[in-house]
Amino acid sequence: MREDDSNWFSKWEEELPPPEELMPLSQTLITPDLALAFDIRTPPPHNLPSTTSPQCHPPTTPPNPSSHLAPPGSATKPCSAEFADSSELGPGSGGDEPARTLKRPRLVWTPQLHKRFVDAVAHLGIKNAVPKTIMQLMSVDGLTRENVASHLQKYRLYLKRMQGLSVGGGGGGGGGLSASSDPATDHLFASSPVPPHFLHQVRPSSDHFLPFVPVAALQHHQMAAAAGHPQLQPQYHRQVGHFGAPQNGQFEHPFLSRQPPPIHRMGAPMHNPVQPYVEDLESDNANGGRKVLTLFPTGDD
DNA sequence: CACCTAATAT
DNA sequence: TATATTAGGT
Repeated sequence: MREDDSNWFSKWEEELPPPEELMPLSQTLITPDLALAFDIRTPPPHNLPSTTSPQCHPPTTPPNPSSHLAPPGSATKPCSAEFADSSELGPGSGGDEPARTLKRPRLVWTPQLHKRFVDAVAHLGIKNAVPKTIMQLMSVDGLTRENVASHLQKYRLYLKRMQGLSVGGGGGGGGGLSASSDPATDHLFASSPVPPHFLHQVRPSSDHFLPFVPVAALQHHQMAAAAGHPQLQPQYHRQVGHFGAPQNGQFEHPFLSRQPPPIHRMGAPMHNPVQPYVEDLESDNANGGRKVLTLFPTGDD
């Protein structure tokens, strides 16, 4: 038994940027309607689809924006939706159009963002790792269920592929381990450590070799303050920022902010402070003028 | 309705 | 290319 191999979650991003770090975001590039339009996502009313399994309490994500991390008298300005002026406006139109049918920019899955994704899936377990739950656990502002679903689909294919050539069977084998390379997917997915349980394959026939038990199996309910501040409901705001050109120097997070408080409730005795990520909007990418949405993590790993 | 897989569109 | 979107089934 090696206790060293299961430290894939050695430590989550644990860098609580002090309130001072929160920069006054300025969505000067984002029009008010646009910003509001982006917020259309299902507010997690702290309810989890526990299907029919009484498995304690699933990862409830108590939308508790009023984190104690934000002292009231602090100069911290929680990304308030402040609109400067709408210099830019939507497609053709006329100004304040119900941003209902507006399309969001493509989401860019950065390694960090993907890591969060993997961590969420790992901690949820394969069973509960469904788009909605993953999305809620990730607590990434701006992430939609479809974003996760789409990515999850690819990720599953990637896992399947890995198992395909990893599980050799016995004896001998060996051989080719550079066959399935989809440079496209590999590059991203390989950047993140894949939890061991993901690469397990069920062997109905012989082989009663019990794999490792996922740590996510143990869960004890730890309800956070449910009756906190009723006034604070969902997290209806997206922090968007725009940074010009990340020259060849280094990436400096122009805007860092966090939203929901960390949700602890993992099976492991260790604390896994889930850190919410922030998103960043990048315009004018090196693409043909494509606008993409980039989610920035609150730390580096 | 949410999910999954495959195929397709951008 | 990497995501988004759609279709069709569970």
